[in-house]
Amino acid sequence: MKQKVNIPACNDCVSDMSGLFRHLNNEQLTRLNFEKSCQFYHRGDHVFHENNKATGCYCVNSGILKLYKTGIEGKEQIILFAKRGDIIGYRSVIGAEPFCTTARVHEDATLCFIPSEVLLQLIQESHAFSLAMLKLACKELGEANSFITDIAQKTVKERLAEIILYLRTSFGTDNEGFIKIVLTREEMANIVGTATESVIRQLSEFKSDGLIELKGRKIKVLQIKPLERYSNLA
Amino acid sequence: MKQKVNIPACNDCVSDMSGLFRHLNNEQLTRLNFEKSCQFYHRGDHVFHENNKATGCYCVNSGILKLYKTGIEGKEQIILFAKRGDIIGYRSVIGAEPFCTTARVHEDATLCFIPSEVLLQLIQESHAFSLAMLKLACKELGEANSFITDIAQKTVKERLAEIILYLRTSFGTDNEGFIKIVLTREEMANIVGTATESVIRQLSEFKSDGLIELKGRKIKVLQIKPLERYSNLA
DNA sequence: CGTGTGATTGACGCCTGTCAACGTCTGTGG
DNA sequence: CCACAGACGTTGACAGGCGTCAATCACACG
Repeated sequence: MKQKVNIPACNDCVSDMSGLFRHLNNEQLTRLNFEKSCQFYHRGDHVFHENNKATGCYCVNSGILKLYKTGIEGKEQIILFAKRGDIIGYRSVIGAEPFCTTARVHEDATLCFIPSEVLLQLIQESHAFSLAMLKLACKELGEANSFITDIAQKTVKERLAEIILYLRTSFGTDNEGFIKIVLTREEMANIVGTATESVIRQLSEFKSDGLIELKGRKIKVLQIKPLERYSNLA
Repeated sequence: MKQKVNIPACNDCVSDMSGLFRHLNNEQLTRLNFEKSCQFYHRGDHVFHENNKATGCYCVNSGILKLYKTGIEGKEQIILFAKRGDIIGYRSVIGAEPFCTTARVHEDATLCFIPSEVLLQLIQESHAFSLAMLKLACKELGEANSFITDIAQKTVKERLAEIILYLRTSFGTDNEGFIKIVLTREEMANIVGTATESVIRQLSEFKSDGLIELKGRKIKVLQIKPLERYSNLA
């Protein structure tokens, strides 16, 4: 499943990542590069499981990860998709708790594993780094609170419109205009917090209204404005 | 509305607060005590508004605050109730963003205001303090993620049962066994993310099942187990 | 070409939100 | 001390959104 790989650009990658690591000095960067380990993961691989001990955090060098919590009767609630530059699992490491989400590979990925001790030591040593982590956590917290309001107050249609636009800006579009992340209907339902069938019906409504185009699992947004109207107010 | 008050115990209070400030040294504590300002607020007072500039954060010395986001058509989504020892607004200060929630006084409160510069400087200076903030943010982030899963997957009944138990452990009970926070039905609805009438109906169902006792707005839990069963799995 | 996973579609009905009417309590002003 | 306004609680009626179940289709893979 997993295999060690050489990642030539690892040094660059690290300094690249979400700006987090550019707060480290050369010595620290060198140490980080030495201590971390990079692995290639295939789609479907588990990176970590909720309730397992958090032995470290992961940086996404390439590919996409899916983070979700397991809810009622095993139904996944997707918390986020992590892509190049994102760091995941740090929350549990810092809180010294077991992972509260499960991470699986959504698109073949290269990940760097940073052991807890290493991350914690860097936080200890580097003020700038720890401040950057703090900002990151605060940002995510704000987003989580917004999402709570959304999911509590909006209808499925509104949330779905919102998620489509979010995925579009977050992952971009290919040269044909399709959003560059491919999800099953069930996965979309598990983001929005609804049933698979509801997503399907809603998608085909958007389609017949000419707002989106569907090609298998790929989605192309044809009219942004109406979707924005749905997602914001209505 | 607001009035300056002397808070004799302010020094103690600070060192008390959620353990956050015990990471400061004496000089820093003295400075904090000098820079901060304490005020008394009456029920209903606004502490800050969402979208306003975050000029500082607040520590709750006594009383209860209500933090909420304004959603569709002005409907409040309550994010949390803050009580003695809690610190609020820090997220926006650290992220250098406007407040993303509104804070109002739910029970007459004494609050200490810490200006942004002061908070940020303490974070700069004290590693231990900034680490404690980081841990706090991570903890809240984990809770937010859990709540997302709940609200997305659970029914109103399940969520209400959960909230009742949460309020009970969070605010304790008086000598008659009633939960020591008094909420209107509408406020409960705005936590759970449902309509006022649904809360009322659900509460009376719990009541007729002998799980809770109602006395005006006060709630007493009679049988914990069944409520736990509702909230956890069912 | 069988098997399996995911996508669709339709039927059905419960959960919830909405609307409206009415009861209850409290604070205010006359 | 009473009357009244206003906020909140409660209840019933009703409809629509959404979840569930089941059958069928589409497509990829061994």
